[in-house]
Amino acid sequence: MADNRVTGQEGRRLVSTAIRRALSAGDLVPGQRLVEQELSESLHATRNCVREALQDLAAEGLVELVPRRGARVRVVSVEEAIQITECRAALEGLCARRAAEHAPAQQREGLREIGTRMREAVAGGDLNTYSALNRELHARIAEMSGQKVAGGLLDRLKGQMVRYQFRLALRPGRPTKSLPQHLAIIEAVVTGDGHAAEAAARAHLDSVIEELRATPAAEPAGSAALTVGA
Amino acid sequence: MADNRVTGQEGRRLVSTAIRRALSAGDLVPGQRLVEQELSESLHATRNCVREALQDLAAEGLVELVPRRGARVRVVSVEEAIQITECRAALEGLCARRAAEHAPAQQREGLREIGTRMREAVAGGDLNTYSALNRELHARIAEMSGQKVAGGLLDRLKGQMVRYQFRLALRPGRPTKSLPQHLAIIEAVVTGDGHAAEAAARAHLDSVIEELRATPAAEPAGSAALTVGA
DNA sequence: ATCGACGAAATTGTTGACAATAGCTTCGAT
DNA sequence: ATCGAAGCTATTGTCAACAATTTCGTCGAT
Repeated sequence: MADNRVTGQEGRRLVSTAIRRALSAGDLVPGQRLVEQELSESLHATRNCVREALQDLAAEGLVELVPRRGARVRVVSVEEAIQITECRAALEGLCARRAAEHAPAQQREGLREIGTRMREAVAGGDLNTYSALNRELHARIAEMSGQKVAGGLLDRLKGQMVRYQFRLALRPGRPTKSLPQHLAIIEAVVTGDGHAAEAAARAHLDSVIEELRATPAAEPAGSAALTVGA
Repeated sequence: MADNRVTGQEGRRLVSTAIRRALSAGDLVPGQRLVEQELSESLHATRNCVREALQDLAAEGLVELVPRRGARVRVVSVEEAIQITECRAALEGLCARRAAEHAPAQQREGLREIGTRMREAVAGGDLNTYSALNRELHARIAEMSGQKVAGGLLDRLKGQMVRYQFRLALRPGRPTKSLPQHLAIIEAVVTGDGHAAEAAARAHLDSVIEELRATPAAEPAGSAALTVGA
């Protein structure tokens, strides 16, 4: 196959997910320039695709788009990360409460299994698995709550935090602190205690905020290789 | 001036605000098709401008963009409006709490004046003024809270509710119910009682949800004149 | 009369070339 | 050597024509 450039709205989606992936993998660092032509070459896509994909990413708050000056990976300050987490606390509190109140008991029971696996992962020192379970737990609760709007907002907010979430998860002693919080959320949701579930979710994210407060200033905008595998 | 078509990123902004305005004025009804050429003619803009503006509006959730089938004004079901309002309750609760806790006392005092004007407007039966004050109050609290992220999300969510907010405000007896709720929010914020402020904000929006529940199904997608004055 | 296939019109999507701008380099004057 | 101006390059923005697709109407067969 010679010159199979992706194109159209499929290409647009492909490009945006490629950039998204590169972003959460750390291949693209905050502040880095995103040049349309470079991207279109490395991803074998039309410049138009890239352009549209960048617009999408800008709408999601992942990329900053300055007229006539191109696109950069958006820099999220610690202060903003904290505000994002405060919003998450409010919204995940809502989801946890609703999940506890309205989700069918069978689904709620299913959370226990995640809790067990979390305990195992932490006991075994498997941070990657724990991190994945973490994401799964939050997603499942949002799903169970039936709050599609809140779920959408949360996805957005989490997308902007990839860099911080990554750094936090690797903090020594962090799992020991967050595991009981997660278990408390699970317990409250399974029990059907909406009030407790909301409180537990909020407490968990308040603890994340504490951790963020103890975070050094963001790294300066550097340039890095951009091997965005197609 | 002969053929002064707007163009470029300025045109893009103009077109999107024109559509936004038409949307909240009711000149465009949910479900209505938005044909690129028609818009570009009536607004004297390039088709490109219109296209990009529609993308922006789609990203904001105001317009639904189906590939190869064009753009429609997005239909927000009552169920979704309720979910939006639940998110608002969570986020405005956060803002109210923070405003009460952290905003300078002088700014907080300023809310009292809005309360007074609200009372007067309701007493005088001036629904439009009351509605405007309503918006101002919520905006001021979000501003005072310093929660820029939450403020942005709230703007988004409110944008999607224009149609419902319009209808609700005109409900007979509605002001009588909401006025004391607004006054309670103001009182708690001015007093500096974060907990009470959050509770009051939530109570207010819970009451909006009640009102929404008593709302008939959305009007079917019809076609209307699209005099989108330039 | 109803259904389906065909074709024409309307509408969106895509492309490549061109225009405009920002940023950098070079050069000259002090 | 430093500063500023001019020119050049890299990059984004714009456009108009063209291509692809959907939609709607028409016609014919049963």
